[in-house]
Amino acid sequence: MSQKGAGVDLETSLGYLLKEASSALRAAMEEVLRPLGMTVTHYSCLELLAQRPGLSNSELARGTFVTRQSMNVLLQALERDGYVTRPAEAPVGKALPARLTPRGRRSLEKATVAVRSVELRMLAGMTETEQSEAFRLLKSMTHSLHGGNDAT
Amino acid sequence: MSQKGAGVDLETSLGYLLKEASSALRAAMEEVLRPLGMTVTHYSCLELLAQRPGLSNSELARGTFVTRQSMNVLLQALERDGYVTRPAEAPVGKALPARLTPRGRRSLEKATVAVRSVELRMLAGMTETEQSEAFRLLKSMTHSLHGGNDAT
DNA sequence: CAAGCTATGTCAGAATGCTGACATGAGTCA
DNA sequence: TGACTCATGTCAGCATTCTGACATAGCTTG
Repeated sequence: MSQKGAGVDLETSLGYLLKEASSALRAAMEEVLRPLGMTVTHYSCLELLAQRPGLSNSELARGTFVTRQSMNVLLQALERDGYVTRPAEAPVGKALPARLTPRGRRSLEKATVAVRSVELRMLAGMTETEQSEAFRLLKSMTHSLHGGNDAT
Repeated sequence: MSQKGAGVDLETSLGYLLKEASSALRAAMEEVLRPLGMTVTHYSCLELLAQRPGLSNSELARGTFVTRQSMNVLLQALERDGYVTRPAEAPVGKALPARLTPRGRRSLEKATVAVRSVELRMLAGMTETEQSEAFRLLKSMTHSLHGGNDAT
């Protein structure tokens, strides 16, 4: 129904396409993570922590694109369930460096395999050169949006 | 702080970059739409309706990447505030075709200008060719994620 | 024609994320 | 040293979106 007025302007908007691609990626990730009882933000937090041990709550929030308040409730849950640990006292300042527990690492391993399969599917049909080009173009868009006026 | 372990693997993940770009775009749109008292979903709904008059609630939901339940509450608010109209009875089936009111059209006009400026900023520094390439690559990613195995 | 399937609109409750606010620790500067 | 600014962790309340559920309309199929 209503397929009459197809292809107007949304079809030519990179912004719309970006949202569409991002939405598809998120949906695909949710699909493979659900059997593992894990959400996308949940996974993102663990992955970030695996690659950069000792990140603080605020840093994790920035890395996963949520507020530090949202990350805080997630971290408390992850800590309560034994996936991450944080010292009772801050070694410096107020920032509490978080680290994965062995349990968190095990849980992440399975999730990483699942998510990697999604990323591979997304890249299917793209040559190495095209992937590099996509990488470069996405970087350019992000940079231009972040207050930057000139892009490389 | 913790800038030590920079550039691990997240920096090479197209999925992460896609989320980063999408997040930056959304933030930029929120920033320019806030002075107009409009949210991103709000705007997306109006824009979609302007380009394809008569779309139903479910169709609008798919076009804006939210559930039809979420779109329903938004549509009811927009209808209550006089931005869109829907017939009391469905002309066919259960789908209620929605249309912009003059007020909705006026409201959209200002928003469109604001959003276009964001999109232009995002495309700054990209040549026509690069934009076409970004377009093609995003399409490929989305298509591959939607169950498709082969990409053009 | 009847049964089944799909899509739609809608209501209600739950989950998730965000804004506002406050106190604290560290660096800056006069 | 003291005032100022900034970043952080955290609590509370609010907003938005999602999941679950139900009734209905139209199409399909035997």
